[in-house]
Formats: sequence, C-alpha cells, structure tokens
Amino acid sequence: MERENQHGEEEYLQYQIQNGVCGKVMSDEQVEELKKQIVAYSAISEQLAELHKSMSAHHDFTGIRLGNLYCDPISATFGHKITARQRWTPTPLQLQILENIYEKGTGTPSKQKIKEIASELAQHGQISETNVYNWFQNRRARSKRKFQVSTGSANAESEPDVSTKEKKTKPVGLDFIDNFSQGVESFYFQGSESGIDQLMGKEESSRGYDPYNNLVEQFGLLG
Amino acid sequence: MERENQHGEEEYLQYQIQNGVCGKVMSDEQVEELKKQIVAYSAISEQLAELHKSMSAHHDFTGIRLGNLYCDPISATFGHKITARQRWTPTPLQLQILENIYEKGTGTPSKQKIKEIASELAQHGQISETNVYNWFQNRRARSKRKFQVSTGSANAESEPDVSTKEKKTKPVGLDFIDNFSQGVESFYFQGSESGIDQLMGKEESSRGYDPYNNLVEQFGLLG
DNA sequence: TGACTATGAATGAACG
DNA sequence: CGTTCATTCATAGTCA
Repeated sequence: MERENQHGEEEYLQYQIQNGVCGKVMSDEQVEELKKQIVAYSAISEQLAELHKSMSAHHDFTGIRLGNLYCDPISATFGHKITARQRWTPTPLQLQILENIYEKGTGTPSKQKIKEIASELAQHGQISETNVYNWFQNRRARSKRKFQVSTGSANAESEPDVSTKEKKTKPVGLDFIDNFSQGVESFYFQGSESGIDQLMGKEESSRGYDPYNNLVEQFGLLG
Repeated sequence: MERENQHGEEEYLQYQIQNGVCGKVMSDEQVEELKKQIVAYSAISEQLAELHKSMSAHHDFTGIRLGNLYCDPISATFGHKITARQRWTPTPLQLQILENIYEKGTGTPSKQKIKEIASELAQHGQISETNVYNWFQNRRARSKRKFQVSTGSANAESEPDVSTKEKKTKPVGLDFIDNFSQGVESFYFQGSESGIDQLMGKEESSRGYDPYNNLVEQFGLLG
C-alpha cells in the first residue's frame, strides 16, 4: 500500500510528535489502517474458530521440500515470504565424523571445539556451529535416556512425579489451550468468568464479552 | 451498560464527537484499549491455531503420562489433548509483556522488579517469580550467545537463502503484519516502521518462530 | 495418504 | 553469569 501523502503530512508529523509524548492524535488514514488491522485479526479469529469447528480433514501444507531448499506454498499464493523452518540434515559423512568425535569421549564439546568441528564439517556440506552444538546436545541426551530406559527404570509406573529428579520444579500446570475448545465465543481463561475481557485487561465488560462486538461498538469499526 | 467513568468522560466524549466527524483524536485509554484488543486477537488467533494444530495433527497423545500434575476438567467437551507441562510456558501475553520489559528495561532483573513483574503476569496465567527470573536470565544469555555464535566461524558456505536467516533464532519481526497484507496492507503510522509492533508496545518480536506467521501459513487465512 | 519414528531445534530450569 | 541438562516442539523420512 502506498503512503497517503495527499492527505497531508501535517497529520503524520503531528502524530510523531504526539507519539513521543502521549501519542493521541492520529490521522484518518492511520485510524483507518488501525481499523483494518483489527478487523483482520477478528476475521482471522473467526475463521480459525470456524475452521476449528468444522474440524474437517484439513492438512497442513507446510511446503514443498526441494532437497535442502524450501519452497513455501503461500508464497505462490500470496507472493509472500518464506518463513518455514528448514532444519539441517547431516550428510552421512558429517554424521560419521560427529559420531567419531562423540565416541572419542570428551562428552564436553566445548565452544572452541564446536567451532573447529563446525568448520571442518563445513567442508562436507552446509552446517553451522549451532547445528553441531545441538547435535551433541541431543546425542548425549538421547543416548542417556535410552540407557536409563533400557535399565531398571522400566518400573516407576506409579507416576513418580515428584520423587524422581524434581528438586524444586514448579508445579505449573496451566495450558489454557483447553479453554479454547469452544472457539472464540467462549474464550474463558483459566475458568475465570471474565473471559476475554479479563484477558484484555478490561475492567468493565459492560459492552459485551465478545471482543469483536466490543471492538465494533467502541470504535465503530466495520462501519 | 455502564459508562466508563473511570476513564474520564471528557475523553470519551471527545472521541465520540470526533468519531462522528472524522474520528481522529483518541485518548490514551482508548489507544490502550486498542492495544489490548489487538493483543487479545493475536493471542486468540495463536491459541486457536495451536488448538487446531494439536487436534488435526497426527499426534496421538497417548494418554497422560504425567499423571497427577494436570487433569483437565473441561476436556470432556471436546476430548482434545491434555498436555500437562512440567515446566512453565509463557502465554503469548506474558511473553509479550516480558519482551517489553526486557527491551525497555535496564536489562536489570532486580529482585524487587521480579516480584512486580511476576504479580502482573500472574493475571494472565500461572507464573512464579522464579519463572520470571529464569526467563530474564535465559533471554540475556541467549541473545548474547547468538552473537558470539554467529560471528567468526568459517561457515562461508553459500547457505541457501532460508537457512541463512539467523543461524539460530528469531526470524520474526513485524513480519506477521505482512501476512495480513491481503486485506489490510501494512499498518504504518509513519510510512516507515512502527507498525503494529509499536502500537502494541512491541519493539521486537522474540519468539523463535512466530505463531502468527505460522497461522497464516498453515491456514492460508485472508486468502 | 495418514500415521509413525528419528532427530534437529527451542527453551525453561538447574548447575558451578 | 555462562554453560549444560531436560523436556518438548516441529519436521523429514518412511512404512503400511
């Protein structure tokens, strides 16, 4: 979208100044944009809710792998950026080397080592220090886990939650995703009765509990 | 329906009038309200996406292996996953707040501050002071390591675009705004930066991979 | 094609 | 504080 210069830069400037102080004045365009933005969000929420409700067999189209490259499907549709995560995959050779190093002992990679290893492996393919670091981390962690599983720990079925290795781990146990089961319209947080309003830090939920309505009513959006 | 007296009728009226005319002037409260709205929608969208994903995903949540820690009472409604977490996971909102503090703050956790922050975040979900403390510790440590890792290193490979992004983390930014471009276009106050991030008081998105992007990518919303 | 499995990566928590 | 551990998430590859 182009800048709406024609509507006067005065307002822009005005906003900038105000912004530094208390940011109160917005140009029509700005307000307009804001509206759109919010509407977009509400639209997304709705669609998601809808999607969720119908809950049909929608498969995530994460993209098409082209070897090591990644081609985002959206970009084709929207002509938009690619943000999907592409993860490193060690070549057999790299893996071999890593294994060797791992075996040699020194369960401690050491940052300096990492660098060396990384640059060495780089000759056999793309790799970064982080990759190496992660690899060792995972390697050790998993071999350890496997070990402990294969040994006598195969018991502990009585949910040894606290007894195991918890020194002072926080109990936590939130996961309010569960509260979304109904979709947006019943967005209750932690069983609280205030729902979305609380989430949004609203004290007075007078104008309705639904953010969408709230929004429309308060700011006359969509109007 | 009650009026928001606590916010000052002056400003409210002012807005109404303005709204009728050209809707330009907004009070701090109103702006604040907008921020919250957007944040709320962000959160909702993300959570819905999450929910949807977890339900449509092939994961088969083989029962509850964590036993007593978490027992969801409402899951009966939908029979979706029950994911007990042993460790704290910040909600989008909490994360948002934390990020803000991290950015603008002196970067100094400070015992007293921690307490305050914790109690504030507690309003958005389960959290403890330790969580906050740890978060800051990790945040700093990792952002630091990010530098030291991404420097030097003979990782001179041509690195096929995507993988180069950042060596390790944070692709984000206000990227997700772009995803709404279809109907919204960029939300710019000044034509340059300070998009929605500013509105939301968010200088830098921090999560390793942002849910909003993911959201749009996965569901092709607003298409 | 949908589910499973192996594993790279992210991150809260703990340690020295 | 910097480093390491432990747990969990996401994805690539594969099998039925």
